Amino acid sequence: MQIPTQTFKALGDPTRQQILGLLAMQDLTIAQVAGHFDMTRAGVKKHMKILEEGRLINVTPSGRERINTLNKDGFNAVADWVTYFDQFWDDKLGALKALVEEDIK
Amino acid sequence: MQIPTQTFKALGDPTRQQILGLLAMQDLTIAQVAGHFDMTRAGVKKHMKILEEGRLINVTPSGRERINTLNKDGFNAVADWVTYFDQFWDDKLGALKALVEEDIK
DNA sequence: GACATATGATACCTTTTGGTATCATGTTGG
DNA sequence: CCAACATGATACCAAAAGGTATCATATGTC
Repeated sequence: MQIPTQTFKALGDPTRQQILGLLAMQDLTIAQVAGHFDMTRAGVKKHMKILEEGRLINVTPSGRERINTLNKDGFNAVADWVTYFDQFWDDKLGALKALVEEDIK
Repeated sequence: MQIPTQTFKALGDPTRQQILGLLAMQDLTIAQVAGHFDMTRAGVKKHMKILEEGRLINVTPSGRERINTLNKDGFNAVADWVTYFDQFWDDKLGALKALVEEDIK
């Protein structure tokens, strides 16, 4: 199991969470995203790069524009990790339970 | 739905992931954790604080020691967020599907 | 009580991150 | 072709994060 470190990193910032919220409603260019924040396009661009590295967004060129859309890959990676971890946690509790029962004997 | 920002932040670092891996096997003091890394106790302490803020570990005083154990709260928060997001994603695709069908008419 | 041990707290340094300003590149439209 | 627009890239700055060294405090042991 590989942990989606880049995705966790991308999700651990309020500004990037807000950007994802905007993209959840509609696909946007970087300039359009920047229009919703008190921040320059260059600043937004850096956040977009991190979101892309976390596979949370896709960028599709369209003429001179670049359309940013949500990418479910990052979300799926987190979902898979949760599934894996839940399995581990159950095993751990199972092992503990076995240990306690062993102690009772 | 509130996003577990602190938890995502705590999970987005390889060193902290390794610490969680150690604690998954057995509960440890900070000094014991530091023994597994080429890092001072003070350095490890900072990571532990972030893990605690993300509700990924609990600290239990025992005499002059502080035992660090995994806390499932943080993991559960991520799991809840995944569940919420999956629901949203399905709705979004449903809305898109409805839009396409409307277009065909 | 005196001493060793486990930890917390603070100051400090270095690197990374969040952000701006500026310039270079590519695309649309007359 | 040329002007306007959308973006990418770079240099630069301030703030936060990762890490060390050092000191203060609390607990266990003799």
